[in-house]
Amino acid sequence: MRKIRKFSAPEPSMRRLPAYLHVLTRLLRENRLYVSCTFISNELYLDPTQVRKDLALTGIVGKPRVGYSVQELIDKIKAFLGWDVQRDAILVGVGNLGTALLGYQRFRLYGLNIVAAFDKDPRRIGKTIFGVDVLPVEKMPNLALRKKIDIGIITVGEDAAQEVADLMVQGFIKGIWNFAPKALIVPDNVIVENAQLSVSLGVLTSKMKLSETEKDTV
Amino acid sequence: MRKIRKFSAPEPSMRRLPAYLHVLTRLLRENRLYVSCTFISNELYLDPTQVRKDLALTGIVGKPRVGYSVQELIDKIKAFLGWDVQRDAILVGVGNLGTALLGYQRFRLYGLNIVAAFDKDPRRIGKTIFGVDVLPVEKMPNLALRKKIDIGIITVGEDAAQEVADLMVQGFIKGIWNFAPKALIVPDNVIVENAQLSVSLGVLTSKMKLSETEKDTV
DNA sequence: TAGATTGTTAATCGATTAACAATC
DNA sequence: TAGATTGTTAATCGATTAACAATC
Repeated sequence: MRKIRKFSAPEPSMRRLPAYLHVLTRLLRENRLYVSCTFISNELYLDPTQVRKDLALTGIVGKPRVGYSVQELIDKIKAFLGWDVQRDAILVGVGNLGTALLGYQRFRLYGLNIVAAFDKDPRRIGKTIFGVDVLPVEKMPNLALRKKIDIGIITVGEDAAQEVADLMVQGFIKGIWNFAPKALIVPDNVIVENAQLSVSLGVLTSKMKLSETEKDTV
Repeated sequence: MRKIRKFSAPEPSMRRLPAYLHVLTRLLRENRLYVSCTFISNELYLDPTQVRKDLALTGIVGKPRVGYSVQELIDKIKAFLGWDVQRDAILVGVGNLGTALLGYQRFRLYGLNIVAAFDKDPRRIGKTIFGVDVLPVEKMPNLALRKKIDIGIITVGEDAAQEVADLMVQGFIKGIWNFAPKALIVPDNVIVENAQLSVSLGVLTSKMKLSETEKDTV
């Protein structure tokens, strides 16, 4: 009987994989050939079994008593995360955040290649930011289609976000990375990942609040 | 018997609360007085019971057949997230991302007030960015202490991140918002929230990869 | 060989979802 | 009152953690 391939993975696992990659990249620089999951779990304060299960998702096979090949593990994690291929992306909304993302060199490591930026503000259109041209947003769907763009990054305000998402869907974009504080409505075949700064800040400040309340009542 | 106060809350719930706030703010603009959790769950494609449980965390009490007061719910969610008080913050690392965060107006809505920025690069020190002065990083612990800074934002590279975190701990900062791709080591009483862009991008690209693999084999 | 480490199955824990009584 | 909605308890689901056999 053929083994059924899994088409999903636990999202918590997905979110831990980039951290493993940081540790492994350091070990590679230090010329280490093998690593155990105990080592990784100590570095990141995680349960070793959890690390082992996460790594297993990538299809890596380790050697008992030795561990996993550092280089192979890096390759497998990158492949699992989809960072082994280059993906062309466009960005809409060249405000502060959008500009910062255009200049974020690290994206190259993840295969993300922003080929064009868009805005509706005439003062921004025509500029070139970190080597990326800013075009009028109406031109986006056509360019996305023509250049077979995979990923659309939304860094506009909440009012324009749905509109922009609709244009991205028109341009047959497959994945949307949404920084706008808005729940987007898109067809089933389009993948949306929300990256609102407020979510992360809210976790920090609510934990701070809870710990303060605790202290007050002890 | 006195009711035991809970000092923690499910993190998934914390992460959903900001989205409720977006919906509620819109309803407030439209002058709606009451909202049911069915309404919210439809807007955000969530289970209504889940919404009800999340809202209950904030201590809100609803009226059967009517729902929750929009204004009261906004206030309660903000209080739960710790967004009802202003918190002073400092930011270390005035690169692209750091600069973008300094200019992000929306933080005011969350009570975050960045009062100073720091860098080790002499070319950046002395500048004023979006009204915030950039100072040499050595001055940070002292200023943090003197001004009773609550939150430290780390937007330096991975190599400097731990060093910066140590300085923040010296300055008695209570919460660290870490954008650097590095697992920080801090004392128990300091809260760290990681906000690496790579985590969110990894979720997007691995889901895209999985859906592509699926299509290939169907 | 002995023992460290992987791989996997079982147990536990916590979050989500379902069911339903209470309420206005 | 009837019925929509809240609040809460119970059932389910999925992720984490524990236990242990397999392996080099």
